[in-house]
Amino acid sequence: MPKAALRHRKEDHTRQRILAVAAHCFADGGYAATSIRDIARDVGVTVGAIYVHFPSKDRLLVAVYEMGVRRIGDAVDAALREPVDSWGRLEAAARAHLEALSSNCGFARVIVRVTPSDVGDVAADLSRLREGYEERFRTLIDALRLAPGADRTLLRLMLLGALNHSQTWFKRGTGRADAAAIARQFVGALRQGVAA
Amino acid sequence: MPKAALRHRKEDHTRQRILAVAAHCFADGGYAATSIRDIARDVGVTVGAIYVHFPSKDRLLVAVYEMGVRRIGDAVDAALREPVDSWGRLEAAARAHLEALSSNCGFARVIVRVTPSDVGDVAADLSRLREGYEERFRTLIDALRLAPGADRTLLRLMLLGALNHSQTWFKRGTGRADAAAIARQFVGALRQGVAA
DNA sequence: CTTCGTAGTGAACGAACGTTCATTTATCAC
DNA sequence: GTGATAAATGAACGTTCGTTCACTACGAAG
Repeated sequence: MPKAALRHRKEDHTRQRILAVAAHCFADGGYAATSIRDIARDVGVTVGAIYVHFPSKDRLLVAVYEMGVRRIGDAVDAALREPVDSWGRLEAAARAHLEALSSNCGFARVIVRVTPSDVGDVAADLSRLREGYEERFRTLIDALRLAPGADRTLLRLMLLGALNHSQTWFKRGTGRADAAAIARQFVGALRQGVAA
Repeated sequence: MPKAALRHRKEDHTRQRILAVAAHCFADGGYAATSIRDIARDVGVTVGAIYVHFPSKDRLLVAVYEMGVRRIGDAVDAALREPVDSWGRLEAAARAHLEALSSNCGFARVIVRVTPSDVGDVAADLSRLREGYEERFRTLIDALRLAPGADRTLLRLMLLGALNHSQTWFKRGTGRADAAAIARQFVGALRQGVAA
């Protein structure tokens, strides 16, 4: 192991802990309602330690956002490695998206909960990160064969809205259907409809 | 006109202005990021004037929420007076819901933007109000004839999620489809699917 | 052993927060 | 007019906010 890495192991550990706790707090309470002191208390350090690793609350949010889009993006990409047809791929992406949102870790939830407009200064960074992730769904939907008159953009916005809204009502493992079943219902409804 | 009403005309006017401005601020910036001073400044009064009409920020939010669910509920009820078939009624409700969300007034937007969990103390009041409104969609979906295996609860959550998410991307009168077209696409997709 | 760089501390800064209150202003009843 | 009632003011309260900084602790380099 390189000596420089050994030296900075503790630093990295604390930095990762701050990111994880911040993600959890921002996802649960929102950006404005979460204070730097809340995060420091949960991590088990003082407020000054936060500012050793991040220059401001804004930038901490951006760092959390970056990790969030990377994690949920990786999860979706992994789910897309199973080679299935285009509708199956969309369903697999929806399932991975739902599973990431319902995980205990807050990284993915932050992306849904915190709106870019919540921050003001770094809103553009957040929008760019979010769009970079959602681009995957644009590609997936472009690959579908649709009936004439169907709007692909509206279809993507509809599916993402439905998936993200699940954060409001979805409780992991509490009776109701799991992520795979929900993804199957949602994509199935969009594909063939639910009318008798 | 009764004398008591005449006496209190100005009071009511200020109270209504506070409610409207608070709705706008809460909908645009969220609950935590909006301060009493922000609202007072936009109304054109001092902070003390807010507390003449509302005992706390929590209760002001509840009052805004109540007016919000009443307005969007009335809009949906009005749209349902046109007697059409059950799918047409669902589409009419979706259209009215979208139109209310895209209006300049913030009353309807608050219901989507502010989560009951944002407040802590009066969260139960907010949940009750929101559910009272969304009950309409439960009834509408119960009236549909669905294919076997379709989950009505998931269908409602899917549609409401897609509709509410429109607040993120819908810009009134800026090129993209209007509320009626979006409602037609959304409900049409759920009914018959979009696959070729 | 000494030196150096940095993670982390703890106290403090000014500003903004929700809320209160004595006081002033305006309106209606008599 | 006079008194009563309530809207509205403006200043203040204690607290919490994001941020800063002089300082300590400690592992790596020479």
